[in-house]
Amino acid sequence: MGRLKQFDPEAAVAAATDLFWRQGYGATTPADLVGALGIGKGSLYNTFDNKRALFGEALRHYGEARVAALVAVLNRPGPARARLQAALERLAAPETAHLRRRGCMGVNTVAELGGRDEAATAIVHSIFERMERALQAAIEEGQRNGELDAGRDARELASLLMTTILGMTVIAKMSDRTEQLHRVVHAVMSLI
Amino acid sequence: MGRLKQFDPEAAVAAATDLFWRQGYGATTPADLVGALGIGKGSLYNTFDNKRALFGEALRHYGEARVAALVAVLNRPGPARARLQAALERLAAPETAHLRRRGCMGVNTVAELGGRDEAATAIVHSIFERMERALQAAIEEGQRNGELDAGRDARELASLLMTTILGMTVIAKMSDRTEQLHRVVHAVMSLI
DNA sequence: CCAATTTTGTACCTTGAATTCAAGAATCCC
DNA sequence: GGGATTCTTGAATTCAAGGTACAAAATTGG
Repeated sequence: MGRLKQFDPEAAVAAATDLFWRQGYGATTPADLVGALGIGKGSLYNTFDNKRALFGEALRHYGEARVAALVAVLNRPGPARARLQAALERLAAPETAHLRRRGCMGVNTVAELGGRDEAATAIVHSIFERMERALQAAIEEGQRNGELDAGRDARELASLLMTTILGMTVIAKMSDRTEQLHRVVHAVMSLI
Repeated sequence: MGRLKQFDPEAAVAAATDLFWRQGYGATTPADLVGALGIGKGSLYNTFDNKRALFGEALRHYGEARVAALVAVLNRPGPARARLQAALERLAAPETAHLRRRGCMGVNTVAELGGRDEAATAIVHSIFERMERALQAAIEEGQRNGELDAGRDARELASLLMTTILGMTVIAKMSDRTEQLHRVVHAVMSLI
């Protein structure tokens, strides 16, 4: 059967995600990865075909975690409006402060690879789509129980919230201006 | 006095902007630049100190053009609300279709260099700030003449619109879904 | 026209990125 | 335990990025 792996591939993907998220695809070198994953180059290329393939797994890994986190917030008990607000507010919360300057790995990927790597773009697209659907579900729930104006198009509102979230991650990555983020959240929440 | 330059440095910066905008900083090589600017390496490094310096000029060039374009739309005659809508709608308009998949060079730069190149980040920051101020001015105008609810915080609304614009450029770069962009515009314009 | 000065393109250099490979080590099966 | 197999390690390889040096050519003031 041969020698068995001396490391956990899933943990390696998680570590790679961390690096790619912070540095982007192009700026992350195999040497960086070897250092962060704590394995040799041979193991790296033996387990993951190449840098691009590992990046794909990292991006997927990132997406699952982020979508799950958003869904978790949106599924908490309480009024739908508060849950939507919490989903936005999370982007400006103190507990995510250390992540803020990384921006969103999906946005980063689209910005860096958009138009040149359709596969990566497609992964990000599906991440954003799932997030938007989760937002829409919460909005529709709020409309059903009268918290939100049922006359509005839930899909439209979900698109707006998703767009707002994306814009907020850009602002967050640019400089840690928490107040500005809160201002955006307040603006949109007082409108819907 | 010696020989004078055989090319127009401003035109060269414009060409470099085009390249950097499409490919990003890291993915653009000196060879690419030499090809696009139509000059030799000697002239390139003689006129612009290095790749990073040229990128800085390109980013500035981009910012001036974009801010001016936004201000131009916002200063057109007619009701303030229509002008704000036009500013957003422009991002989904047919005449900007060929630019859409490039995304916003500011967003691209923040995504790629944010946290690693404070100077570049600062330039982008100032671009976005000027845009947001222009939006705020138009909003305040709309509030003064009764088109927009004067009870709302204009600064907050401007932040929201700016954030929406940033998010829209991300969506646009990901895939040319014009309808989704229109949906976002409609959503935000029907709320304010 | 001459000298000074600058441009220009090519050739060259250095560094590091991305990947491959050879040799050794661990594992299982018989 | 021997052999087949798969993993690990780190050195070797390849290639291009980013920039420098240089010599030839061109332009201007005097």
